[in-house]
Amino acid sequence: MERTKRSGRQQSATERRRRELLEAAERIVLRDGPDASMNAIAAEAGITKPILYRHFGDKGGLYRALALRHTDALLANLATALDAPVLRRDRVEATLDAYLLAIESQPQVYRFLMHPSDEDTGPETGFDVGRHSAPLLRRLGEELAKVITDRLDLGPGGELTARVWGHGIVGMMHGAGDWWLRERPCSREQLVKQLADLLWGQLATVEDREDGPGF
Amino acid sequence: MERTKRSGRQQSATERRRRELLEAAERIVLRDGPDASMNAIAAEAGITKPILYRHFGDKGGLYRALALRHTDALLANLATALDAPVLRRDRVEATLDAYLLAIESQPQVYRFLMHPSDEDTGPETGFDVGRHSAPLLRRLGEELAKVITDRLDLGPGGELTARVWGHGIVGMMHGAGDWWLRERPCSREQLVKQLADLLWGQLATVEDREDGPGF
DNA sequence: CGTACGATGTTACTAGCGGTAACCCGAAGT
DNA sequence: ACTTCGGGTTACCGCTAGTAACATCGTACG
Repeated sequence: MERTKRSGRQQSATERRRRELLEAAERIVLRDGPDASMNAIAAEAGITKPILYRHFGDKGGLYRALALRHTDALLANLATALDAPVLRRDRVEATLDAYLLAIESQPQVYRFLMHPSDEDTGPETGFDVGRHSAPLLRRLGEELAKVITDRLDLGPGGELTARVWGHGIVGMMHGAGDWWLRERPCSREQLVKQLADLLWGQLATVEDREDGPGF
Repeated sequence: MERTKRSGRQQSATERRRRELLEAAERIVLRDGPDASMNAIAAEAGITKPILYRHFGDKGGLYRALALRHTDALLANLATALDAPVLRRDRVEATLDAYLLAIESQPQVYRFLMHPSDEDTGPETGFDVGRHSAPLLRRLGEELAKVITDRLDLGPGGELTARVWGHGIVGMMHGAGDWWLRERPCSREQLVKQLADLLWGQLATVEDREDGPGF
C-alpha cells in the first residue's frame, strides 16, 4: 500500500496532462465548431487518438468534461447575480444580463454547450428513448427553481410551481438569447428590459389595439 | 414546349413517389430516432440510397422535407388556438395547451423536429458561423411576434418588443415543455396554468418568504 | 419502326468518422 | 538484471454520408 508518493505524483501528472488535452480540445472546438473530429483534437494536442480515448473514454466523455468547466463557470456567475442583495426586479435583470453577456462574449462556447450534437447520459435507468442534449439547461432550470423555492412564498404546491417557473424562465432566456445572438436586433440592455417587462406581467396589462378585434 | 401531358403525368408520379419515400423515412425516423441512417431509410422504402439522394439532395434535404410537414401542421394548430375569439388569458392557455398536447402525443416527432442533429440552411448569405438546429422555433417566435404586433398596442418600438416577447414566450414554452416531457412532474393542465401565471406577472407580485432574507 | 431521352434503379466505390487491438518504449521498483 | 506500467504509435474495423458508372424500362418524336 506504500504507493502514495509515486501514485500521487503520477496522478497530478495525469491530471495536468488531462488539462492540457482539454485545452487543446477547446482550441479545436472553438475553431471547428461542435463537429470537431477526434483526429483534429489529437493532432492539435500533438498526439494521436487512442490517448484521448484512454483519458476520456469516448467522444461524449471528452465533450462532457469540456462542457463541465464552462457550465460550472456560468452557473457560478449566475448564482452571484442571483444572490445580489437588491430589489427582485434588479436581481432578475442582473441574472438575465449575466447570461446574455456570457453567450455574447463567447458565442462559440455557447453553441458548443447548447448543441453538443447528441450524447447519451450514460447507463441511466429508465428513459430508454429520446435523450438528447443540453443538460446545462436542465441544471440551470433546477438551480433557478431552488432559488425561487428558497426566496418566494408560493404556498402549497409551491415546489412544483418553482420548478415550472425555473425551467420556463430558463427556456425564455435561452430562446430569446439564441434569437438575439443570431439577429442582433437590439442592445443587450434593451433585451434585458423587455424580457423583465414580460416576466413582470406586461403581457397581461397591455391594452388591445383599438382598430383590431380586441378581446 | 408541348410537354405538358407527359411532364404533368411524370411530375405527379414523382411527387407521389416522393411522398412514399417521405412516409418510409418517417417510419424509420420514428423508430430509430434522429440518427436514422440513409441506408435504413432506403431499405424501408424498398430501394437503395442513390434514389434518396436524387430526390432530396442530401440528408439535410430529406430531413428538412420531413420536418416541413409537421412544422406546418403544428403551426396551423397553434394559429387556430391563437385566433380563438376568447379572453386573452384563455387564448394564451389554449395556445400553450395546443403545443404541449402536440409534443405529448408525438414525442418522437417532437424530438426529431427539435434536435435534427445539425443541418446547414443551405447556401445562405451571411451567417457564416454557428448555424445549428431548430428553425421551427424561429418560425414559431416570428409567428407569435406577428400576432402580438397585430393584437396589442405596444406603443413606439412595439415591433421590437413583440419580437422579443414572441421568441421569449416560445422559448419558455419549449424549455418548460422539454423538461415536462422528460420528467412528467404534473398534468398538462397544471403546467399550462403555472406557465400562464408566470406570464401574468405572478413572479413580480408573490410575497417574499418571511423567514429568509427577502428583498 | 427505330431511336433518343429521361426517369428509375442497381452495384461498387471513396473519404472520413468514432473506436479499438496490438505492439513499443522508457522510466521507475525490487 | 528484470519486471511492471503508463504514455504513445501504427494499423485496423465497422460504420456513415455521398457519388460515379452502368443497366432498364416507358414514352415521345422523326
